[in-house]
Amino acid sequence: MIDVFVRAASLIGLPRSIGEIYGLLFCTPQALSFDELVERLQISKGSVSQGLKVLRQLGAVKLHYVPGSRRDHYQPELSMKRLVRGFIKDQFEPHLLSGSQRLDNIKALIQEAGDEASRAHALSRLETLRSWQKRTRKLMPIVMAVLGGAKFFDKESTDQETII
Amino acid sequence: MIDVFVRAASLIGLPRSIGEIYGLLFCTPQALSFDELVERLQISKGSVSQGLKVLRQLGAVKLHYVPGSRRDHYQPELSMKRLVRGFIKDQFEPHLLSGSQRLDNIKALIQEAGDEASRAHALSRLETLRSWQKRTRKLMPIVMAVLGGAKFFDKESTDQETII
DNA sequence: AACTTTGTTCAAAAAAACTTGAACAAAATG
DNA sequence: CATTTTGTTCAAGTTTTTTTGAACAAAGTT
Repeated sequence: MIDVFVRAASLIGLPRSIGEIYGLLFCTPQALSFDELVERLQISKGSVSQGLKVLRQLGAVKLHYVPGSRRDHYQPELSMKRLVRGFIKDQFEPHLLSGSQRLDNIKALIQEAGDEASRAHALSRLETLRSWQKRTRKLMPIVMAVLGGAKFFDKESTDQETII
Repeated sequence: MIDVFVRAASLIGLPRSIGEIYGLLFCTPQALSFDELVERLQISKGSVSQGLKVLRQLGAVKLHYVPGSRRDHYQPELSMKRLVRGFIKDQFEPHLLSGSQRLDNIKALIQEAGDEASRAHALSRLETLRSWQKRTRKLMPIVMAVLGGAKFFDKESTDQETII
C-alpha cells in the first residue's frame, strides 16, 4: 500500500522517502513518532526530518499530541481537498505569480528588439501565454469546488464571473 | 522567453531540453527543422531527437510540411486544451488505470492478514483511496470543459451524473 | 550501387536529485 | 549545570536522470 504513495509522490515530483512517510502514516491506525518512522521505514533521520518538513508545509500531515510523550506524533491529512489545496498553494501558485512578473519583463524586452514583424509575432505569442495563465487561474477555484463536493452544469454564454 | 518553458517543463517533470525545444518553437514565427533546433539551442542531436519524440507523443508539436525540403519541420501546438489533454492522456491516465488494479490487489492482501481490528482500519483507508480516485476521474472532464471555454454554475443537490 | 542526407538508438559521461550520518542546537530532566 | 532526549542541518556519498556523441538505419540522389 505504501507503494501506492511512493508512486503518487513521484508522479507529482516528490521523492520516494516522502511517499513512504505519508504512506506509512496513512496505513497506520495510530499517530506515529519521528523515531517510529525511522525504524519502521529503515531510512535515515535526515530523510525523515526533511520529509516531514515538506509534508507539514504541504499540510499533508498534522501534529498530534500524545499525552505522556514529549515526542512529536504525526497523523496524515485525509481530506483530498485539503491535500490538493496544500499542493497548489505550495507548488503551483508561486510559479503562477512569478510567471506574471516574468511576462511583464518579456514584454519590455520585446519592445526594444527586432524588426516590426517579429515584434508583432512575439507580442501575439505573449498574449497566448497570458491567456493560458488566465485560464489556469480560473480553473483553480473550480477544481477546489469539485473536490469540495459541488456539482456542475454547463451554462453557455453567461457572465464570466458567475463561476461556482 | 524560452526560460518560461524550461521552468514550466520542470514543473511538470519534463527535462530542460524539452522545455527549450518547445520554447524555441513557440517563439519562432516559422516552423523549424531538426537541424535548426540543434544549432540554435546548442544541444546534441540525441537530445533533440528524444525531446521531439516526447513532444510528439504529448501532441505538443506538429509536423509541418515545407515544400522543397525533405527535412521534417515542427510547429508548436498552441491550444492549451490540446496540450493539457495530451499531458493527461500520456502521463496521468496510465497511473489512474494501473492504480485501480493495484487497489484490487491490496484488497486481497488485506483479507488474508492481521487481526479483525486492523483489517477493518485498512479497509476503511482503502475506501478513502477509492473515493480519491473517483473524484479525480470526475475532475478530468470538468477541467477539459473549462479549458474549452465552458462556464460553470453551482447546482447543489443534483444527480451526480449531471456534470457539464 | 555508392554516396549523401536525415534522423534514431544506446552506452558512457555529466549533471541533478536524493539519502545518509555525524555534528549541532534546543529543550526537558535529574 | 551537566546530561539526556529529540529533532535539524548540511557536507559528502549514492542513486537516478539527463545529455552527449558515435555508430547505425532508412531513405533519397547521382
